[in-house]
Amino acid sequence: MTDRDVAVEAGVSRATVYYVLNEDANHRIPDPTRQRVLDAVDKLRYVPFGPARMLRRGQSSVVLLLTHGLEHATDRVATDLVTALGAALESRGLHLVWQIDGEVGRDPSIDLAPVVVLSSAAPGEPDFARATADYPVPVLPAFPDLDRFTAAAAAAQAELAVGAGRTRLAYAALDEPALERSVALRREKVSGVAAAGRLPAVQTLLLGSTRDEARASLGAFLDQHPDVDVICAFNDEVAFRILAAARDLGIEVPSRVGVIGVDDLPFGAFTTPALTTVEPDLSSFVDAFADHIRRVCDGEEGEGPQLPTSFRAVRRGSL
Amino acid sequence: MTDRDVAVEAGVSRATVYYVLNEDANHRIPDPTRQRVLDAVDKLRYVPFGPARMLRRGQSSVVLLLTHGLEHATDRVATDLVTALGAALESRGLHLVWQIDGEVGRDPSIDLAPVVVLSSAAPGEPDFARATADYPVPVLPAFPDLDRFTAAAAAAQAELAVGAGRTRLAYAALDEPALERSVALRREKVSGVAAAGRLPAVQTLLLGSTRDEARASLGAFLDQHPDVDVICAFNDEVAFRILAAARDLGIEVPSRVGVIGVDDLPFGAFTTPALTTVEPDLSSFVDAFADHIRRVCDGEEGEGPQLPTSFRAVRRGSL
DNA sequence: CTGTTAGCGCTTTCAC
DNA sequence: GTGAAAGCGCTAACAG
Repeated sequence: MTDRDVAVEAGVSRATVYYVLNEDANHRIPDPTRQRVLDAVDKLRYVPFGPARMLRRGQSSVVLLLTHGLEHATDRVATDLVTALGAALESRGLHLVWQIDGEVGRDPSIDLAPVVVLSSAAPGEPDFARATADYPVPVLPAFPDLDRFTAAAAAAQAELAVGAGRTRLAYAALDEPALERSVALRREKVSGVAAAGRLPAVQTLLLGSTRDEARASLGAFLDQHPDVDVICAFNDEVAFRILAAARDLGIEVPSRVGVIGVDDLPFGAFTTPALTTVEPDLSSFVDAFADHIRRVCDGEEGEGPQLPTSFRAVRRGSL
Repeated sequence: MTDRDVAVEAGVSRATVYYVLNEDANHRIPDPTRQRVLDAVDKLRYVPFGPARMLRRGQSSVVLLLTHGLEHATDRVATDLVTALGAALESRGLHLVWQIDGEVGRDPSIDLAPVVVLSSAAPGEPDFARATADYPVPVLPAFPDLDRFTAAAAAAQAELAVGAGRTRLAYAALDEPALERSVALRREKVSGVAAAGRLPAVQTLLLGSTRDEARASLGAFLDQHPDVDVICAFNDEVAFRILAAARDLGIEVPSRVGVIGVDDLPFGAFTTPALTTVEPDLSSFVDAFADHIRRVCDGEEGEGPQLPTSFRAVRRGSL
C-alpha cells in the first residue's frame, strides 16, 4: 500500500493525500475530499513506509540503546530507567529501541539508522568507541557518569552505617576481574566516609561465587578482621549472598555484623533478616535526560544531565 | 557521506563503487580501481544509508521484539532466550531489536520498518492484535505456546514432588488478577499429575504481596489444609517468598512441607534451605525459532517450533 | 569492465 | 484547491 493507492482510491492526487494526512497549513482541503482520503486510508489500511520517509527527511526518530549484554536487563534499576526513558522519549516524538551489542553481531545494523545512539559503556571504553565508529550519529553514554552514581551509592551506604553507630566498615563484592575498577571506586568512597568519621581503614571482602565459597570467604574474612561490624555490599544480590553465608556460619545479622545492599530489589523484603539497602531517585534525571537527547537530535550541543547522587535509605532488619 | 562522495573521491562512477562494495559477481573490477574505492570509503568513513537501502530493497533486516513491559526482562529465562535469539538471528542476517509496547507510545514507530514482529503476547490477546494492526508485516508470538511451556513446567514440578514421595500437592502463586488464567492452567496440570498418581485434589494458595501478607496467607492455608506436604510455586520468586513466610511461621522446610520453584534463578542456591527448582532447555528451540523467523522473512508459510516441554530438575534443600 | 539511468515511496515546491 | 514533478541515497538492468 502506497500513497499512490490511496490517491487512486480517493480519486485525488498523491499531493492531496499528503495535505490531508499531514494537515498541511498551506492547503485547506474541502471536507468531502478530505473524508474520501481518510476513508481510503482506512479501507486500504495504509501506513506510510518508514524508510521512504526517513530517506526524505534524512533522519529517523529512532534512539538506539546498545547494551553489552543483558546483565543490565536483570538489574532492576537499569530496567526501571530504560522503561521510564522510553516513555519520556515517546512523548518527545522519539522511539527507544534496545539492541544487544554482542561480539557476534559485528554488523552495525545499518538498517536501523538511529538519530542518536545510547551506549551502556562509558566514554573511553572500547564498546563506546566502537559505537562511535559504527554509527555516523552522536553517541551518548546511556548511564552518564555511572561511576559517580555508584560511588554515591557507596557513600550513602557508609553514611547509613555510621549513622547507625557502626564503626568498623567493610566493603564486599564478587571476586570478578571485570568488576575490579568499579569495586575499587566504591570502596574508596566508603573509606572516605570512614576517614571523615575518624574510623579505621575499610577492609575489602571478595566473595566466592558458589554458596560454599561464599561461606568460606566470609568466614576467613571475619576471622581476620574480627572487629568489622558492618558490611556494605556491592548490590542487593551480593548482600543476599552474604546473608546466606552468615547464616551458614552461624553469624548473627545484624547483631554481630550489619549488612547493607544497593538497589532495593523486591526480594529484599523477603530475606531473613530483611535487607537494609539504599535506592536512587531517578525520576527527575529521566526527564532531563530525555530533554537532552531531544536537543542532541536537533543538532544542539551542550552537556547532558548526570545520574543523581542522592539515595534514599530503606531500613529493614539487616542493619 | 553518500556513494557519490566516494565515487568522486575515488574518481569512478557510483555504479563502480557499488560493484566493489557488494562484490558483484557480474563485474570484475581491476585491483587498482578497487583499492582506490576502498581507500575512499575508509577515508570518508562512508557507511551506506540504511533507509535508502531499505527503500530500494522494499524491506529491512530488522526483527522487532515487542514486550508489554520489562517484566519479561527481569525474568532470567526470557532474557536468556532473547540474548540467544539475537545471536542466532544475527548469524542469519537479521537484527533483533527490542521495544517496550507501552500504553503511552501509541505510535507504531513507523520508522522501524521491521520485516517481522515478535510479540510477547499470545495470538488472540489484545496486544498481539494491536501489533498485527499496526505493522503491515507478519507478527509472530515471541514465546510460541507459552501456555504449553509453563504447563509443562508445572507438570515437571509435580512429578518431582511425587517422585520424592510427597502425596498432598499444593500450587502457589501471587494473588494478581492478571495471572489468573496462567495460574489456573498450571494448577490444572499439577492436578493432572496428582490424579494420575491417585493422590487427593490439589489446593491453591494465593500469596499476598508483602511479607506480612505472605505469612498470613501461608499460615491460613496450612491451617486449613494441614496435610499438604509440598508446594509447587509459580516461579522461583514465589518460592522464595514462601520460604520466607515459612521461616516467619516456624514451619520447617522441607520436613513439614517441601517447596519447588521454576526457572533456576541464581539466587536459588543462596536461600535457606536452598531452593529445589526445574529449568527448561531452550538451546534447540532457539535455533529452530531463528530458522523459522528467517523463513517467514523470505515469505514462506508454515508452522514454527514451540517452546520445549522438557524440564530439568535442580534438586537442592527445599525438597 | 565501466557508466548511465530509472525508480523504490514520501515530501514539498511550484505551477495551474 | 489541486496536481505535476523533482529529489533524498541506493541498487540493478542495460548500454557502451
